[in-house]
Amino acid sequence: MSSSGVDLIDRLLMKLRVRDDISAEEEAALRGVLGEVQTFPADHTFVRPRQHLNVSTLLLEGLMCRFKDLSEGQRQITEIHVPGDFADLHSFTLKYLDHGLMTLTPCKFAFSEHEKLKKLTAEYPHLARMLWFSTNLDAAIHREWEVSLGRRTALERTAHLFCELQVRLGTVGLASEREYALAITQLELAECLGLTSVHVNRVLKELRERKLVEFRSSKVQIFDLPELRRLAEFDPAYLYLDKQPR
Amino acid sequence: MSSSGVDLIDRLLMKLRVRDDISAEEEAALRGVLGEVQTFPADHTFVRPRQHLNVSTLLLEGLMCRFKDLSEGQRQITEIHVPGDFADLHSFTLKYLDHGLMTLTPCKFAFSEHEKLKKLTAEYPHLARMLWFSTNLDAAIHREWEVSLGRRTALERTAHLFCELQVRLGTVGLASEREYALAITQLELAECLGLTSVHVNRVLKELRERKLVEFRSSKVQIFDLPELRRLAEFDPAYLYLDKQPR
DNA sequence: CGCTGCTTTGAAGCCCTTCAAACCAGGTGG
DNA sequence: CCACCTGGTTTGAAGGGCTTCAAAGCAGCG
Repeated sequence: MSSSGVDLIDRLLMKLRVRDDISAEEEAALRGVLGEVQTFPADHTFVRPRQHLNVSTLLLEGLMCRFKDLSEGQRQITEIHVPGDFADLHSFTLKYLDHGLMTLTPCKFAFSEHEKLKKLTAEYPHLARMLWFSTNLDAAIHREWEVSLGRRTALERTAHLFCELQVRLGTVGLASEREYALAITQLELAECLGLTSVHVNRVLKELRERKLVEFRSSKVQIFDLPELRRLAEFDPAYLYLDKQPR
Repeated sequence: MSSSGVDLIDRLLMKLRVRDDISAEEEAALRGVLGEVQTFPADHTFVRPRQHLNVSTLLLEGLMCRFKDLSEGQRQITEIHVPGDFADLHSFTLKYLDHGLMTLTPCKFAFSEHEKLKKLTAEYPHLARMLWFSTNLDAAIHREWEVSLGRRTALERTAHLFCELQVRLGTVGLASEREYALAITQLELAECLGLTSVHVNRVLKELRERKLVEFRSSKVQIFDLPELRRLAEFDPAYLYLDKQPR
């Protein structure tokens, strides 16, 4: 147990147990594949595209993101990771990544060797399916972002992201219906949303003036969640929040 | 063997064997989970959002897509599936889908019961990882589409899609460096690209006039693949075309 | 041979970008 | 302890890429 009373894999377990039961034996087995806790500062790129990996990274504290860069210096963030996410579990089968992985805020994580994951998943097929599920959940998030980027206006898209993070952080106990911490810049937000930081700034102003949500001093304050969700056409179905035998 | 000389799972095996070796025993086991071949007409939605599934669909012939609709009738296609793709393998762990699945052209597929997949993956961990890999490949394609939708211009984005399909169809023997069949409408193309069909039409005109690629009468003809790839900043790394022990 | 769905083109407008500069807050050093 | 520096935020003005609206052209098929 850390001083905060939150154990190494507690948030991962919270995330998984929303979706299915995890036995005590499975929990112990999962714990067995995790290494020492490590700390990294903000804005630290620690996986570069094409870099071969033999470990996967469980995010314990802080925010990370996956991103891809284009030649003209443009960047698209393809997913934000919250505590409890296995940020690069997909590298277990991909062997290297087509994108980069960086910290957005100071982070703590625990690494898990692919060799141990190989044994774990062969021995515990149900855990294998749960981990598989969690990479499929990442893909579902990618799809929803495709919809946002392709079809939603800047205002709707921004609202949608705030809704998504409220749910995902809420699942691991890091958000209420009213607020959550989000220590990223407007530029980083723009890189998630396929916009310029200038326009994100204007959008944030409108969301604030409409009394829906305020993003200020590293915090998201939600004034009217139902209306925010309506604006964004936010339907949490893509986050698979129900318990199913998987 | 069908009359065309292509067996049920040949294209799936082609796809997988680009990325890793599949033993004869594994091949037989894989064959064992597939049901009868079925045929569907074009424009047939056969999985609706939230519909619970107990089978997954291996696409044998034709093109399918995953899509999400918004309330105002807007649609975003989030991935195009080509023969050899397990179009909704992710439903094996998700249990239902957050999106729809439809045929773009007349299709043949073989269903595979989740119960059988469960046994197969528990018994053959390497096959499990290969199937897991293939859902992670779908996620990689989603990410690349996020980059296109978020950061590439309409022209680059369209060029990029043509490049992607050339590689993916080429992998299963359905495209050369010069051309491939693509029997979809400009509206469907627009729904992939986050554009209007009107603008897609103008973009196609420019690509044609630049002597890069022509999309006409259900066929893509590539005049200058290197230049097309340069325009799109197409890097096939995200398609994981190299053989690795997975 | 005419219907239907798809493609093509034109004109006007808007959402978001680009460029530029001012503002602001937090941290550092004199 | 304030002046300065730096990175992030905010605002304005002009421009462009894509959309919207509208209509004509075209091809395949009953």
